[in-house]
Amino acid sequence: MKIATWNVNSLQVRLPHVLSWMKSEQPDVLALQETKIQDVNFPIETILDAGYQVVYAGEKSYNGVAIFSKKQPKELTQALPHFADSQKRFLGVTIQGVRILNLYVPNGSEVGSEKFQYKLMWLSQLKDYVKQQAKQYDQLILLGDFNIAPEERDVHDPAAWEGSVLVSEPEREKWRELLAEGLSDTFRLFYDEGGYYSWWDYRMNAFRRNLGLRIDHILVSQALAQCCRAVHIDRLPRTWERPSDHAPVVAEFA
DNA sequence: ATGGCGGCTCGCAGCCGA
Repeated sequence: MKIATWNVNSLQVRLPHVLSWMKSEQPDVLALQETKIQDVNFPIETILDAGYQVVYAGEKSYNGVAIFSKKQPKELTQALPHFADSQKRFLGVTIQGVRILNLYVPNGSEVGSEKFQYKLMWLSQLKDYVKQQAKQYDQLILLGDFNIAPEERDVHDPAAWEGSVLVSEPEREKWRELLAEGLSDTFRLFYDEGGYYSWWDYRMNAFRRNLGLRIDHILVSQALAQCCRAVHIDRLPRTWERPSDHAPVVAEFA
């Protein structure tokens, strides 16, 4: 099974990239974030024509998540339970017995801000849900835009970023709490060194200079970690014309 | 590295993201 996550920063704009990428990479599951498209406008037919099933939860202008899959998704969950949240940032499905949680974690704006508190609260609610899901599903995947660079090696310039949103200690603590539920960061099963990023600022030629952050992740339960065969960040779509600022992250399982 | 980009909107400027 090949499963991928990609923050597309507007599905409307990035649809040609997504279709082209799916055609060449043939993922079994593709989780998208920041679709920025209302459900009534979702390009269902185009995705079905590409050979994929589709589920989505969108809103106007901001946020929005979707999952494309070759097999039928079941047990659709369109929001974190017990958490009144008007923002569309969560989508859960079960595909062939694998529980898949697609996440667009809040950005947090600035450390200490109201949005930052919302981010921490959101991550707490996620942890509670993951604790429950891990009991129910042996094969569990969390993937998406976590908006957290977990360690210094995930940041191009740790000194410049120190203490700021995406790298701050409260956020990293939430990350570690999630992993403590029995999850592995699949990327780190295969790579120890720094210099690998999934997001680069549009400004300052950041991509060309590889000034980025690794903030898009695929976490899996132990049963899946054992059969994870490869992970990679696909930088190619970031070189295309009018790209998303994020690259797809891909994990393959035996 | 405090914005210089690029998405969005009852748009022509301001908000938001990372």
